Amino acid sequence: RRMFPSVRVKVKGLEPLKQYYIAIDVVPVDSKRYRYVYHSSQWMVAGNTDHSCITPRLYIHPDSPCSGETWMRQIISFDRVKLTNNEMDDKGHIILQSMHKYKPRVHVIAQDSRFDLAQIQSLPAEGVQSFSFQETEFTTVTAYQNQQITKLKIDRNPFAKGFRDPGRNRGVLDGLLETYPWRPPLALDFKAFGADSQGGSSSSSPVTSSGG
Amino acid sequence: RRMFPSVRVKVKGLEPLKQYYIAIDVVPVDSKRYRYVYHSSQWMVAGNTDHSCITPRLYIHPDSPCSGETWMRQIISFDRVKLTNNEMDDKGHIILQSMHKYKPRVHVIAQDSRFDLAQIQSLPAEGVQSFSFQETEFTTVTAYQNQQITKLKIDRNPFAKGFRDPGRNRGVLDGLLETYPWRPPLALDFKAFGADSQGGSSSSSPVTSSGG
DNA sequence: CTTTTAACACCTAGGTGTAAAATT
DNA sequence: AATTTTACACCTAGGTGTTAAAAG
Repeated sequence: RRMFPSVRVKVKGLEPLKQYYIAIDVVPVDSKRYRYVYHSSQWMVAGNTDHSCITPRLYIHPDSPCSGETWMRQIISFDRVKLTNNEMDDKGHIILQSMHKYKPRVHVIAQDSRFDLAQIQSLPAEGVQSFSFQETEFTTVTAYQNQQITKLKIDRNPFAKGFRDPGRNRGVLDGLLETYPWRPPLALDFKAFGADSQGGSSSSSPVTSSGG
Repeated sequence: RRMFPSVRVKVKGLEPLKQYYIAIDVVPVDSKRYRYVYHSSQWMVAGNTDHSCITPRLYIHPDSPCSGETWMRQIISFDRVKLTNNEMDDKGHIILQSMHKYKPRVHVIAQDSRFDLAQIQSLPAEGVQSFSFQETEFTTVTAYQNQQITKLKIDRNPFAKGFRDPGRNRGVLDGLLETYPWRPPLALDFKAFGADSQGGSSSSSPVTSSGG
């Protein structure tokens, strides 16, 4: 399924006339398996997993390749990224294990006529800058463990409109959403929902993120 | 609206490892305005138009750029091309005048690192091969003039399924479609619907066309 | 017991010809 | 009278959480 909320970034400092690919991948935060403890409302370590020798799949932004000028003029949204827990996936989706913690990385890749970047499967050795943001860390699930996540998804994702409170006056009745009976639902979780906050691997980062 | 049936081509003779853009545009067949004479079932000249000094818009195939190998391995479909009669269009659609004859052209453009082909608005001076096919000529309309065109669209376009004969057994009742009362409908006409026929500007053409 | 899968109703988003109204 | 525009019902295509069943 799609990642929601999606990763959205702004880029600065590119050469306006140069061509760039921009891509995203998702890497494990640790090698732990987690479980959600409902009565204490937190994720706790539930075991170890071996994440070694798996190269994460790269999702290339569909606007790629594009000039630095154009990239910098718009918000770059990865709202079509799809996640799956199927290790045999053949549709190019990003493969993750459920009940694990992950962090998206955004890569800015300078066009290099020596390589065929049209359908790169892995990152080039040079000409790449990578960024990630602590606030976009998330835990994967196949069924929501947390009512607040469900509420966030229903409120913010246009495709979940059918599950919003049927009351005509939005705002007045928002609180009622909390009274929905809890059931184990479906889809991958995505904890981050920061708004225009700053963070990541570089303190003078030309890339900033915001929740989609 | 979309062009339907769409132009679909196969390409041969490209360099497998070289990068190419493939694009389509639509050029006037003549400078005549036409009207449809219903009782004789044919288009007749109804006046003159000046097509000069308008550069046709280019639609770049969304898979561009792509290696010759990949282009040659698939059928190249232009089924997302959109036509409009709005001369002020700002969505990049191909602008045509209604009641005129046109012919699509397919362009194979070799990647050239000297130019930014990422969002070309016009054809480069070199490194371009162009092809067109007599059987893809069509006449633009805002309302269908010809029952057979309406039938073809309803039968072949999945989005027009709602207008197909409600009879459960397709095939047996096909003939009934002819009994629909004729009314002036909407959308741009597109005469060509050849199936795997050969033609075009070059007798040893590496590009062949088929109706979508 | 926990977690995953699959079918589903309900949405968004947008491509059809239709029919009536508006324009020329 | 001929042509174009607009609103619309009816589709395709696919993204939601829900739910019950299956799997572990």
